[in-house]
Amino acid sequence: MSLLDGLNSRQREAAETIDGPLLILAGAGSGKTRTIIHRIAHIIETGQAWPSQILAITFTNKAAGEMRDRIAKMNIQDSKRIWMSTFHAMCARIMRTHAQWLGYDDNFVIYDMDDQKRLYKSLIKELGLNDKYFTNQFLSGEVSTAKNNFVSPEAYMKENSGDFRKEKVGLYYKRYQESLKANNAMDFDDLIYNTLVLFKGFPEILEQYQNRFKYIMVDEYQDTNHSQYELVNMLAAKYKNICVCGDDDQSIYGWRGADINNILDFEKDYANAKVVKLEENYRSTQTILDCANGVIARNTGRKEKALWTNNDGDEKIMIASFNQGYDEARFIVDEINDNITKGQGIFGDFAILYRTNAQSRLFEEALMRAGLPFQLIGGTGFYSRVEIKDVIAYLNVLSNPKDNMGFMRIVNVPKRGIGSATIEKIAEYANFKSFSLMQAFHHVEEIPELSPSVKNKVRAFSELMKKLEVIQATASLSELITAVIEKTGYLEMLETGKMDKGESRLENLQELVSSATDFEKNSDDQSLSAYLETVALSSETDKYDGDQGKVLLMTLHNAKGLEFPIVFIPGLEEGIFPHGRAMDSPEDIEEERRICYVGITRAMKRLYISWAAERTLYGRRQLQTPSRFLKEMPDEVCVENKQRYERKPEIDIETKKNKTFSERVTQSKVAIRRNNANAVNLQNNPSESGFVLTDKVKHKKFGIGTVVEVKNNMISVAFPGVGIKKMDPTFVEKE
DNA sequence: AGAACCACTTTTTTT
DNA sequence: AAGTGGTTCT
Repeated sequence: MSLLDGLNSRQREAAETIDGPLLILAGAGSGKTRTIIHRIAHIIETGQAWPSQILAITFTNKAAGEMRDRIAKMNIQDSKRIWMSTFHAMCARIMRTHAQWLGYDDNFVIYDMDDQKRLYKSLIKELGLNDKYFTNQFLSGEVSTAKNNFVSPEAYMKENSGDFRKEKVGLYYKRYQESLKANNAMDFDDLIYNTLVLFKGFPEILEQYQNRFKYIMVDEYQDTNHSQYELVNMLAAKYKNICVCGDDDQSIYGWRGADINNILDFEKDYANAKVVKLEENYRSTQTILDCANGVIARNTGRKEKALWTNNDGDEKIMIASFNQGYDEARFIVDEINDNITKGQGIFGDFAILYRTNAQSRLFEEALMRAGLPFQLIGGTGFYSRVEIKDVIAYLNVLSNPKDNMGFMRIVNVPKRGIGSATIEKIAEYANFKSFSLMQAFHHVEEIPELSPSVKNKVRAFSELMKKLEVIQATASLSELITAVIEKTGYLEMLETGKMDKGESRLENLQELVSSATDFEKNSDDQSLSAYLETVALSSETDKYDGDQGKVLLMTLHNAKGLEFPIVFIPGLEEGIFPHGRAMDSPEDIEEERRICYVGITRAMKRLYISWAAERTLYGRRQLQTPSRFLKEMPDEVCVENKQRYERKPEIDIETKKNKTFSERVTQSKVAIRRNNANAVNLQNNPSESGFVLTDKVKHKKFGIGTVVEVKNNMISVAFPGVGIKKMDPTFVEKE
């Protein structure tokens, strides 16, 4: 039995093409990952290269992990030694060994957007810039774009001399990079950028890696930015065994610097490139593909391709409209509930994919109210919670005492009476001595103008950190984290209710400890900096464990690469999807359309697309118009009369007054339930009624329902297909 | 130094 | 609607 069995002829052709440049244009669901895995296995099994000579770059850590697992299952010897990771993780690994060449210590920390913002604040003050004019968003965006395009601060200033505003940006950029280096820190973009600086400045190091990586593969090539593009090409320059793989129709990270031309121009970059197109789809029904094809066909300048499938199934795409945003949410939740009740599918079969994180809230509430299990991916992620970030900041400072941003974060958390006045004085001294803030704290005795009581407080913190350093030297990671939580007084602060939401924060910290224990078990490198790096680079999608017992909620961006039997895409409204910020430029609209395409092609069996005529947005009620993308979906694959969506906002307001508006919106099933949108009391206290939240109860007329509110000796019960009813507890019995 | 209060902006998508 | 940041009062 050959490794290439089970591949179709196109896939096999791609897997067998080992030497030379290769472009795999892989449509959604065309078995791309499978092809790559077999290709890697093929390279190793035919003895073309050792696993350690293969570099495979993926878009997320999760994708890398999955690929690694699947290759391991094929019994490929030493498959662990394949370099398989994201760009950022790969570059972090390279920088860990070579950071000194660029003037960093190898225990550098990685700054996230939070740290970036802190740095921004201190720099804006230092440079005396107007923070209304030079916002963090603007400056950080400019800096990021520059790095993504491999433009140094000096080059930036040169390019933009004469432009007053950009000259200031250049100044900021320069100071920003200097500060990062002083803090021994890199931001996300630096990982890539600095690796490029390293390779360009030290060809002998580049050569080591060129020699090492005989075969290079890059997945999701359409999402690479210029710096990543250069990096890949530099690495591949020796052997030119470069295989890139992707789909221009799924390029949805333009805002992050991704350049779709990287994939469109691959054949120009490598004149002898072989191109293989994978167009047979193994995921969706033809109906779903027709819908996707119909939408994406509106884009210009794409590589011509059309997905097709042999899969069964011809369920039409359901296009539903609603009066209100919460009607939409309730409809979706009811629909899921109905299916489950009928035994059609399990919770994990359903995914709700939306354009912006803010949209998740309605669905969370509706799901909670109905008592359905769900998992939310993204939004305010685990690692961006305050308590987690605080503890991580302690670890960062322990690992890298130069980290002033981390230091500022923790020096007075929990409160220990060290305020801004004190810190300012010490910072002055630190500046004078070229110390980091942590170092200056350790030298508190030398600083004259501090009162004895202040000195005591500073000394206490200095000693605390020294004590933790001692623990760090001998303890395991999880022990260290526990020590940080206990010895810093953080635990006490949470337990004594000095911080809101103490219990849940405590739980999160416990979860952090147990995740660190997992890390100890699974990672080869147990060092603190390795752990911090993993934490910094881990994304929310990595957390999706494929738990089949939960409905999934995530953004369309996060859903890329995933598939679900039944998909809901809500909020197809102008301003939301396409997003308001994208509506001015044709290019941005094309990217929105690609996001839409990605969303549609996640669905395997059934797809619901919906919009609401009115919803609360930015705290205000707003009338919504249906998304232009709805009109682009071919009529013959959708149910619902699409004429209904043709409406103009100003006419709307009129028609609404004249009460004809309701005629347009047909979801009466949902409309009936509008009155039942009571606020839900989420506290789970047993009361005299004897019922608690989520209790299942049985009612003579309404059947079985879930208790969603217990208040004033009354209970509110959600009955599937009926709605929420408030009643005396004597009318129901426990189920 | 810290708490409490008030006014103000904010929301695209993420490694 | 909610979180942030700044100001004022203790």
